[in-house]
Parts: sequence; C-alpha cells; structure tokens
Amino acid sequence: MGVSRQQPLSFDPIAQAAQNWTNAGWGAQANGMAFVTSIMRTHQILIARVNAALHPFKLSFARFEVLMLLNFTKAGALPLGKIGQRLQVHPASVTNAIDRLEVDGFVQRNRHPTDGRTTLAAITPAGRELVHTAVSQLNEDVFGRVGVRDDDVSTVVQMLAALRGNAGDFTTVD
Amino acid sequence: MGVSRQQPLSFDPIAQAAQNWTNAGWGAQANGMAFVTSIMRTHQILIARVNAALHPFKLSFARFEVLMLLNFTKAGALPLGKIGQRLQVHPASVTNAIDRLEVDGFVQRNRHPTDGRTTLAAITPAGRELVHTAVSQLNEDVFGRVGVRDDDVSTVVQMLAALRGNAGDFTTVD
DNA sequence: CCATATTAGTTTGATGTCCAACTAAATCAA
DNA sequence: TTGATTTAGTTGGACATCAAACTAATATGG
Repeated sequence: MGVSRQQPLSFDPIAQAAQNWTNAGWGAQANGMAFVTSIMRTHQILIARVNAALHPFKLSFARFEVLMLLNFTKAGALPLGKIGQRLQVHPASVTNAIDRLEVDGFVQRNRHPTDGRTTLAAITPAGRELVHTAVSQLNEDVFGRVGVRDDDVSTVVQMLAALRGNAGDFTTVD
Repeated sequence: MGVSRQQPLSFDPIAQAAQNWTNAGWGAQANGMAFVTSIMRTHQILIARVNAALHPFKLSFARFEVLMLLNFTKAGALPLGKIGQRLQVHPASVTNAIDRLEVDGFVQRNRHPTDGRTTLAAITPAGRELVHTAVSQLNEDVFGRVGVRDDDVSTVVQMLAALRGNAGDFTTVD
C-alpha cells in the first residue's frame, strides 16, 4: 500500500512547503499550493486503502464504480458514454474498465436496440454478487473510517462540491 | 485536460451517490463514501489543471515537486530516498522522475561522498531556471485560483492534515 | 438523395504509479 | 573477520489514465 514502510517525518511536509512558499514571496499562493498538495496526498492515501480493500475481488476503484453505477440503474445497463459522463472518466478509460470487467464475467457488452453506434454495458448476475460483497468490504474498511471527524467529513465534501461545480461537473442551481 | 468536453450533469453525481447509499441502507457510510469520491474527483480536476500549466515546460507535477524540493535545499541536492520520503512517493517513482529530469538536463545524478549505496540528485542551473518559470505559471494558473473560498481552502487543508497525520505521513505533536 | 459533419467507441502510444524481485553496498553479530 | 541482515536504488511487469488518430454509424443540409 504505497510508500508507508518509510519512517514518518517529524513535521508536516505540506506545512513546511507552505512556509517555503511564503518565504519565497509567494504568500498569496501558499494556501492554494497547500490545498492542491493536500488533495494530491490525500488522494494517494485513500486510493491505496480502497485498492487494498478491493484487491481480493480483482477490482480497482474505477471498475468498482462502474459496477456500482450499473447496479443502481434499473435496467442494470448503460451506454459506455453515459458511464463516462457519470463517473467523469475518459472514454478510453471506460473502454478499458469494461474490457476487464467483461473478461472477468462481471459485465457484458450488448448492442443498443436502435442506435448502432452505441454499446450497452450490462451487469451480470456474477457482477451483482461481486459488487454486493465488495461494497460491504469498502464500507467496513474505508468509508466507515476515513480518519476525519464526522462533521469535518461533511464540511470538506461541501467545500469541494463548490470546486467541482465550478469545474463544470454539474450545473449549480442558482 | 481530461473529460471536460462533455456536457455538465444537471445534478451533483456525488450527492446522488450518497442518496443511493442511504437508500441502500448504508447511511452510516454515505458521508465517508461522498468524502472519498469527492477527493478522487477533485484530485482529477486539479491534476488536469496542474499538468496543463506545466505541459509547456515538459514537467509533470511529480517532477515539478522534485525540482522545487531540490531548489529549496541549500546544497541543491538530496539522496533519492530523502526525496521519496519528503514527497511521499514510491522509490520506483523517484527513479522514474529523476531519470526523466536527468535526460532533459534539469537534474544530475552524483555519487554520495561516503555511502556507496546512495545516489544524490542535484538540480542543474537549467533546472533552477526552469523551475523558476514553472512555479510562476503554476502560482498564476492554479494555486492562486483554486475555486474555493479562501477561508475554506485553509479549513480543508487543516482537516486533511488530520487524515494525513493518522496515515503516518508525519508524527503529530501531541 | 448524397456529401458532410457529428457522435460513439476503440486502438495505439506516452506517462506515471505501484509491487516484487534483484543488485550492490553498508552494517551487525558471532 | 566473515556470514547474515539491512538499506539504497534499479528493473521489469501489471495497471490506469489521457490524447490523438481511427472506424463505424447516425444526423444534417443542399
């Protein structure tokens, strides 16, 4: 799981970097730098936890999200493009994820009934069974214990929603 | 820069997912799921911005961080292991980053004076010049405008520091 | 109707990350 | 001193992501 065999530092490296930024005369951007770097590092920590939890199921987080999305859908199937739009991932990444899920029998490609360009990804019974177990594991190992006070978890989610909205993930209801 | 040619959704997909979680009976983990997913997506947005800003300089964020770290160091040189420890990246990733920086002439490998196992990475004059320009660009394009209220930026950094400390990035001063 | 433009998905290639195995050098212990 | 262990870094392989080029099918406009 990443780089964790190393000794912990005796100081917060991001706080140190922010200090360096200020000393260099970039005080106005020091907070932004610390923010971006914190997100990068937090992402790295969380993705390692998630992948560790999902490893026994031969799933990555991306593939888990695909299965979960299909599982929540009434028909259990979506066009690949819709999947990319919902999960905000590149079309090539969707192709790659579906390829692997299909090889493992968790998803099946079907033709769209009316639009010959479109491919539908449909979750299989094996996929539904797998995701059921995997989500339990993730809830237990990761989502139920992120290591931040529960109030703070909500606060961070809310503040990041502003950024995501600005970035065009979704239209904000003015 | 990622996947942004797509139309924005008319709803926040993470809020939707949290609702799905609650509906499925996983209300206790819905916030944690939203937190993890928010970090993943925010990371993706920010890394795209950073890479767009650094692309003209032939730098990735990882390589930029290496150059910046060396630039802040008095001697302008550090053992590869120290770099990995400070930036929290895998030894193999450090090797890869230094390889590329060395090919482009921004860094040079030197032997350690007393320990034959250790390799020192030293920033070159070209590297110092490059990082000077690159940091200006990053401050201007990304760090100076992250898209979150300034107070909230600090709040998020502080809350994520708790997680990073728990994860063993650094020892918390009790 | 047909030529052009758009849309959906795939393929290929470049990056980047991690893990596991490996080499070489330093340290430890008997 | 010398054999075993630890440490530093590299290498090779598996994955994942994105960009750009490509194929195929649908829409659009004269």
